[in-house]
Amino acid sequence: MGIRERKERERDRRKQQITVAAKRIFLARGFDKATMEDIAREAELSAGTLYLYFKNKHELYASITLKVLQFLNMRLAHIKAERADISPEAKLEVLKEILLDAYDFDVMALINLFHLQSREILKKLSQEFIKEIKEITKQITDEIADIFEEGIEKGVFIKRHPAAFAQIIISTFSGIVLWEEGKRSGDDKKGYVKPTIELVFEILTKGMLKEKHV
Amino acid sequence: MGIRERKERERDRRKQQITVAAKRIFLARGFDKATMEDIAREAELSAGTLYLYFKNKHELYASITLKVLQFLNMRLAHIKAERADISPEAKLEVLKEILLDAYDFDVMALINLFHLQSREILKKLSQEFIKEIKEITKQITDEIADIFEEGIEKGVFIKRHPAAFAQIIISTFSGIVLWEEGKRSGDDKKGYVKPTIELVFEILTKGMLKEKHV
Amino acid sequence: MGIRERKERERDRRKQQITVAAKRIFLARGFDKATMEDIAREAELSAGTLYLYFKNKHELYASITLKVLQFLNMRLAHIKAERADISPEAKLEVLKEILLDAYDFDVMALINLFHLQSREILKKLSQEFIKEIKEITKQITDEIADIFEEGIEKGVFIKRHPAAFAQIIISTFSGIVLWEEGKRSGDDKKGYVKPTIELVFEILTKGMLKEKHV
Amino acid sequence: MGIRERKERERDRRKQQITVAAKRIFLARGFDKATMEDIAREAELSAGTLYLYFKNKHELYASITLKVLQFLNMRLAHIKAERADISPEAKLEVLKEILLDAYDFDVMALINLFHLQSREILKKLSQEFIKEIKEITKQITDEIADIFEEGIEKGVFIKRHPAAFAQIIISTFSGIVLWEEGKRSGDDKKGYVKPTIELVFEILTKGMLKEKHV
DNA sequence: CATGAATGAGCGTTCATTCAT
DNA sequence: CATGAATGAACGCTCATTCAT
Repeated sequence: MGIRERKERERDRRKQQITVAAKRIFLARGFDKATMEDIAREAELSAGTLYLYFKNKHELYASITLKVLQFLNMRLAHIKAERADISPEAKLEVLKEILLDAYDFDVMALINLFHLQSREILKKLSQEFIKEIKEITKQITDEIADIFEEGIEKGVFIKRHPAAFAQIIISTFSGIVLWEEGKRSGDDKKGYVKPTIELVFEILTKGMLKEKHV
Repeated sequence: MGIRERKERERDRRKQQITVAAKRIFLARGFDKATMEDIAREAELSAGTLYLYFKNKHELYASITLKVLQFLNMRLAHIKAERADISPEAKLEVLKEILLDAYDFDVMALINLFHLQSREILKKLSQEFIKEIKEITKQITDEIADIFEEGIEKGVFIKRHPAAFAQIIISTFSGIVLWEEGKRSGDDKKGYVKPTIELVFEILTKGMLKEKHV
Repeated sequence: MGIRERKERERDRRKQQITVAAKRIFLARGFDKATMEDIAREAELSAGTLYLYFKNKHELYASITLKVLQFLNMRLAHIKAERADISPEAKLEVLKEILLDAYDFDVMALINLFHLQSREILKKLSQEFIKEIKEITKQITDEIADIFEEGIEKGVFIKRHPAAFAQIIISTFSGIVLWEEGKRSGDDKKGYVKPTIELVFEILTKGMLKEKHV
Repeated sequence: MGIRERKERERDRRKQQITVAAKRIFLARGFDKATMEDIAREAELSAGTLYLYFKNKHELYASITLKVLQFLNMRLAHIKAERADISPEAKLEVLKEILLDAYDFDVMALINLFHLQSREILKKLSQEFIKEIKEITKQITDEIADIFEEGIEKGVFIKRHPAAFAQIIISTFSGIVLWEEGKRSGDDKKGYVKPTIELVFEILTKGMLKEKHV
């Protein structure tokens, strides 16, 4: 391994360390109330150091969200590639699992997928970042929409705009997570979210099926 | 009209004027990024003047949310009182209408029903305010849960915890509104939200019904 | 009584009403923390009205102090005129009584005789006011100094600069009042100040007497 | 010298620099009129920097006063420990010297020993601070009272409450300092205060002695 | 004359960001 | 590369003062 690579890897480890700390702090306090000092302390670094790895607070924040988006995108691409043959209903079941995995993977980022849409925040990000986020968001929603498109074509789901179905899945999921996070605090959160999500998916799936499939 | 009444009315008009401006600014920028200066400018007043009508930024914000809560509560109480005889499915339809009306009435406040749960924000509000908000929130969720309880008892809806249904309705609705508001900007928003909400309710209702009712 | 006089008298009553309220508020909160609104409320008037009678907050404050100074001056002039014949020691006794009366008359003003010396505050007062305050302050200290001068001449008091004696009396008195006001609160104040003042005067008088007079 | 020690020392120097500037500004303008900006400018720093060293304006102010209290306490403890054998009169003489030293050490803080009693100000200080100030204040007054108690027991001073004597010493001293500071400005102050204090102590001492000791 | 709504200047405080070491 | 001291811009809020009614 060349010196250059080792440096690169070292740098990634540091970014990781910061990211992990930032997630905890952002989740606990929200974007505005989380200070760079807080995050630095959590990462056992100094505030100034954060700026060696991230352009500014917004970019640190966005990079975290980007990770979940990449995670989601990767998993969805995987269904398409490896499990193209399973039924649309089964795909929906897998989608639920993926979202719950994403929830375990990074609650905060999921919650704040919304915020990232805000023009105010986007303005402070570098161009590449914005482009990347937009692209990956599009891929994800397309991927989900594809599931429904297939289901509609096969006569399994009721005939509606596939993009609308995708949107409902995403925003419903986010809504419940956000609501639960707002209500509860501490460690008992996850226990409550999962059953609710299970219920919602059960209901949504049933509601989306054509009569004869119910 | 006595001089006292006129004064009172004049004062209400000012509060209204500030409220309207605040809603616009809070919606556009979010609570933290909206400055009192911004709001004052929008209301064509000076920042100091806002404090003649609202104790502080948080109370201004909360008062806006309180209005929607009151609106929702009033409408829901109305169903119970005047339309107790209609079927649970029909009540769900009415609930949808009420939520869409609330959405027209005040988008921002709906979006931020979440935030108001946060202890941080509640701490800065006056005691009466907190009490009123908590009470009214409880009434609303209870009212919605009642619809489902009745539906379950009558064997119309599948047997799940009524409170969970209520939660799903509220958080799903909020999730979609929040998501849409985040994505779009300006005036074309409402056109998109309504059809999506219609669709969600259609799906949710169907998914909640017992087999024989579908 | 002409209309003009009646108006004049009416005006004086209003000033009196404001002065009384202001004294209470200034005493309770101190100059900076007392707001014009507070004073107005206490006087059962509106804040704006205060400005019809006093140029600004500082002048209202100064006018109160001036009253005590006038009171002190009047009483001291009285000793000189009517009781020129009593011994210097007796005059000291009378001086003590006068100061205690002034204390009853207006605690706050006495406490703040100091503040009025501050160039910062003087800058905000009108010229006439400043002149009047300076003159009357000089008269008072001269009057007190005279008592000691006489005492020294008659061989009753030890031979020191009469002005220094005067200064000691005034600042000692103020020091004790200020200290006590700082320490206690509410209504039990006066009970403590008087015995302490009595003791101080007893000690000071004894300490000032020439050996053979002790 | 380790790097840690150097840092610590550097930090202390900065605090010192701020303290010195703050003393000047507080003395010139009083607590309320002195702005953090003023103090920062005097210390050739930015306002924000002050908050790296002191929690807030009140704590900066209190820390200054605390220093004098500690100085006084230390010196008084010294008399008790090392010079327990000298006569009460001699102790009074030493007390005078100590107070004059404290005056040289920090005029402003002495003047404002009063303010620190105010509940309003105390409320804004951290708990440890309050406790420390209260304790040290108590120690000082007790120490002074002890001198008088001894003097009374030995039949040197007239029989009065020792605490009252202590109070008189402290408030008289403060009264004179405050009065003089109010009257004069700039650099000629100290020249006037000292002779007056000398005189007051001379008079007080004589006035406190029992007949036969005079 | 009296009001009180409105102003606007000013203050204490926070915190993202920079930069000398 | 890492630090953390320092900055300075910004914000919420208060209140003396003004002025139209």
